[in-house]
Amino acid sequence: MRPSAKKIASLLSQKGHKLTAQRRAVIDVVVNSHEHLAPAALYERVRRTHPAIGLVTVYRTLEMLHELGLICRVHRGEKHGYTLAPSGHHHHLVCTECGIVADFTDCDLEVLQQRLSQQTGFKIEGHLLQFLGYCRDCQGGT
Amino acid sequence: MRPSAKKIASLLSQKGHKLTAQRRAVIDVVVNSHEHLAPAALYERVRRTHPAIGLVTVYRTLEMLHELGLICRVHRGEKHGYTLAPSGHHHHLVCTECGIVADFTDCDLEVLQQRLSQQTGFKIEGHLLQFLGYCRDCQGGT
DNA sequence: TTATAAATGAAAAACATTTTCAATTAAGTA
DNA sequence: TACTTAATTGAAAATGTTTTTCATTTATAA
Repeated sequence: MRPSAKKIASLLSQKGHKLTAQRRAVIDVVVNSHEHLAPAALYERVRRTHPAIGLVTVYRTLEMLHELGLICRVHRGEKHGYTLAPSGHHHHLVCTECGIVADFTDCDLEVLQQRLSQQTGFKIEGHLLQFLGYCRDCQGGT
Repeated sequence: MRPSAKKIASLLSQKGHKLTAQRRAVIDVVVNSHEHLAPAALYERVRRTHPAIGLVTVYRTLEMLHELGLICRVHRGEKHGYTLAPSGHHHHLVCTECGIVADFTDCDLEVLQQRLSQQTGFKIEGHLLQFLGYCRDCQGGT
């Protein structure tokens, strides 16, 4: 389930962070974007409604949201960006054309993980899973 | 199967690239490292045997090896690096402590991929899968 | 209100990566 | 073996991204 801007704001508050106009603006952009956005791209969007904001603040806000698990990092070739995190364990399906992100939750990697753990002796703590492709709208032309 | 330095060198040759001492040195380091290495770290190692090499050359060589599919990129938190690519489809199990990489080939994601494709309308072209944890040697200490 | 710690933005610093360009060199050819 | 030439190299500069610093501003609790 995608959290709302209100929900995220109240979580920040609960954790003892101040609710500034800049943070609200960053949260709004993240919530209203279905693509994942690099800090610089997000900054440009936030500036439309909040021209005085600094890029530094965008970085700091993203870092904070990331630490709280409210946004997550998406990989797209050598580039990466952030997107809203739905609650709970999930993964992403990313359109390499437009950057839109679809979430899914059931990855069923436990069996594989257990076997790898036995075979290699690794103590596995987590995994990174992401599918890349073209969304419905980007399949047609160049 | 991990390719040898000789194999990689001959592949470069076949593709019309020149076999310079610098490229051989970079290839040697990659082949002899079981961890994944960031360009800067790789540069430091190459300099031990080849002090005059430039960082730029390391970047260029890595880019070339990556394009030819001979090395691949590994993610470790916000950092990343390169490691030798075994032949064929494979994935990595990465130790977040020492950076060592174990390969595995059977990911069995076809079923999941097919279902996601149907549910979302995405045309899926590939996936990114990686496990993170602690290798046998790094499980004990701090 | 007021006090105060947290947050902000500009500028500088720190890194990582790419581009430019003149000099060097691998590898094919005579 | 000696040439020729296009590919390659390394230094420096340029570019881009992220972090740090610090004086000023501001959200929030008393």
